[in-house]
Amino acid sequence: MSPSRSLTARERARAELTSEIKHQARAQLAEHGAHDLSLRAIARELGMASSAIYRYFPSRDELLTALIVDAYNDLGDAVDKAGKAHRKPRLRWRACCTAVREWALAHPQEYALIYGSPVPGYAAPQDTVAPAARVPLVMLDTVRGAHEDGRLDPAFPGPLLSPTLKAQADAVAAAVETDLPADAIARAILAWTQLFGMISFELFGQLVGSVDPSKPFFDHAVETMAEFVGLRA
Amino acid sequence: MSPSRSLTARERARAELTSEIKHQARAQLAEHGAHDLSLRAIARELGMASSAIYRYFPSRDELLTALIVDAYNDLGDAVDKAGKAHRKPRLRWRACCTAVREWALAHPQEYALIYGSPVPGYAAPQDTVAPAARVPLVMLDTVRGAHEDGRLDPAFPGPLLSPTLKAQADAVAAAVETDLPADAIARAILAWTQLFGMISFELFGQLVGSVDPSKPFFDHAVETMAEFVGLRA
DNA sequence: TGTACATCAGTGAACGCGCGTTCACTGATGTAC
DNA sequence: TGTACATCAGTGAACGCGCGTTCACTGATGTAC
Repeated sequence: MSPSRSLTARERARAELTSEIKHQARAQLAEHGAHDLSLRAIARELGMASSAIYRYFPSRDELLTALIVDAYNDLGDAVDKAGKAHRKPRLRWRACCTAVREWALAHPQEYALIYGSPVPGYAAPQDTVAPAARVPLVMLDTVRGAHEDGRLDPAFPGPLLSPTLKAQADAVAAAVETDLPADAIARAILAWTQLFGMISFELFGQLVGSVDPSKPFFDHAVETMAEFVGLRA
Repeated sequence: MSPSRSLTARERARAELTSEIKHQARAQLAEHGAHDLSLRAIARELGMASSAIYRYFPSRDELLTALIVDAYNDLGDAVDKAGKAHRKPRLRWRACCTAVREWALAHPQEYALIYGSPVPGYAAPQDTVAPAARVPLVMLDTVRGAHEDGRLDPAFPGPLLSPTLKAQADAVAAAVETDLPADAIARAILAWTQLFGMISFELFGQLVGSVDPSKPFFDHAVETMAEFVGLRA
């Protein structure tokens, strides 16, 4: 199994069909939601026996896990790309937040799969942890950039951190190897929950009848959170 | 059907069994989640024929709707009660936010039912709109109280509202018959999405590994949003 | 290069299960005279 | 107060459906000599 060896026909076929299965699964997801994801339906759509799926995924849960990991990574890629397009922290922040929302609107069921209510009876395995961390990491990294330029300047002092929260924020800082102060970490986490709260509310229909369409509110909130976090224009 | 007429035995039995069905349904919800809610399982648990449920709810969807309305109202009651216990805006705000979180932690599946990903194939009917609005109304009312006392004092100016957002905020103000300025409305909506974003993240497992346990962060965010909205201590 | 064997992909039938909903029915409760 | 009729609650069988997973199998692809 030397890494440079070219793939056999069998390996190529396998990779291709694996991704076709996932592709069909995503299509089903888009139409019926995660709970109704059916191996038989996927097989039917692919014109193969339902038992054949088991050559590729040992169970429905494993397929779900793969879809979850893919979704996190797809979103992560989109946000990475958006972030890399800008150097100035405020612009980067804006681009990242917008990228999250746009990805969510373009992939509502995949968004629901990863940020909606957990599928009951399904426990997300360890494999999802790292991909799930990608978006908050990019956001934190944006804040770190501003901090390193000495331009991090929160709009108002805000309450002191409790000892527990400070310890948690310090632990996060240590984990991502930055010297961001705990207060900045806490602000970033708050903005992170704000961002996804807003998007979930939009997607799940809670904003109908108040801020609907939601883009103006979204944009406003993104700017507000940027100021709050300290990314001045 | 004069309102003062006392109920017949039949009517009493009907009301009782209706609520027993919902009670059992909630128990099922707590164990398996909304999608796995099964009329047959409920009937089984109640020791009756599955077809008997149809004397009480014309379909599974109608039962789901009833549960959704009940959940919104149960949460609404909890938040109302918490809010009424305090006169000072900051304390009221804190009590309401905390009440939402505590209700959510105590009823995770009911929370997921109303704030999680929508059940696919199920369209929430009009009946859910008013109950769903109760929590944001209490939050807005708290802000209004502070404003009427002349004590509304946001921690920082924040970006100007775009014309569309201003119009939406004004429409909300008109709908709830208050003279709160559009800026205050927008801040309250932002805090509202923040509150539920945070709680959803906690419940759905996104905070594991960063701010976990989440209460210190939650409390901190509540105070921060209070300052942001303008409810100074 | 050719052959023998091992590995893997895909099949189709089967197991065992649960679901929502309908329907004709029995028997109990309520209502009008 | 008693009786005849209408209303309603609850039953149990049936319809028609889909699901995840297993298993023994055939036939194709890959590997070692």
